[in-house]
Amino acid sequence: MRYWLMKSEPDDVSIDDLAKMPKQLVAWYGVRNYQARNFMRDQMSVGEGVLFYHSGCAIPGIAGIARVASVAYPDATQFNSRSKYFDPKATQETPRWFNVDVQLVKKINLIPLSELHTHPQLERMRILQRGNRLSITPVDPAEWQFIVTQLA
DNA sequence: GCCAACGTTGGC
DNA sequence: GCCAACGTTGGC
Repeated sequence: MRYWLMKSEPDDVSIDDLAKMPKQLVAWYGVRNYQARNFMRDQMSVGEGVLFYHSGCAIPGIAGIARVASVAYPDATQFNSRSKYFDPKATQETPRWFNVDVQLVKKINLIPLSELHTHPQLERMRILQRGNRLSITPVDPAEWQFIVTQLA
């Protein structure tokens, strides 16, 4: 059982958008970084825990708890020439980008990034290291436990 | 809007 | 395979 933190820009898909989706489920499309892709494609299993993180907004932070709801499959946007995620080098036969589905478990009161920084238990989190830009990162089980039971 | 950090591209 | 140039991310 692994745990993950996945960033989304709320202007694109917010926690409230997710709550309104059918089955409260969304395809995690648009990842165009190989490391993040590999996490989804090679390591994620259905049922694993996800911290749904809001980035690129006024108050970045953890906005909800979710779960991995599918194994990885080809990201449909890579084939769509009108999508900003279109990749001319990808083909149906050899897709380059993959995504899983993510399903809401529960919305929580936002845990701002500024608060995460105050907890020594979390000081090693990938998201808190300077220069971190990866949109999907593994979360240590102890960190997950602390966040879900003490902060959420 | 700024800027540091980092990933990708492409010429050589 | 190196590395400069460029593009993107994301907090502030």
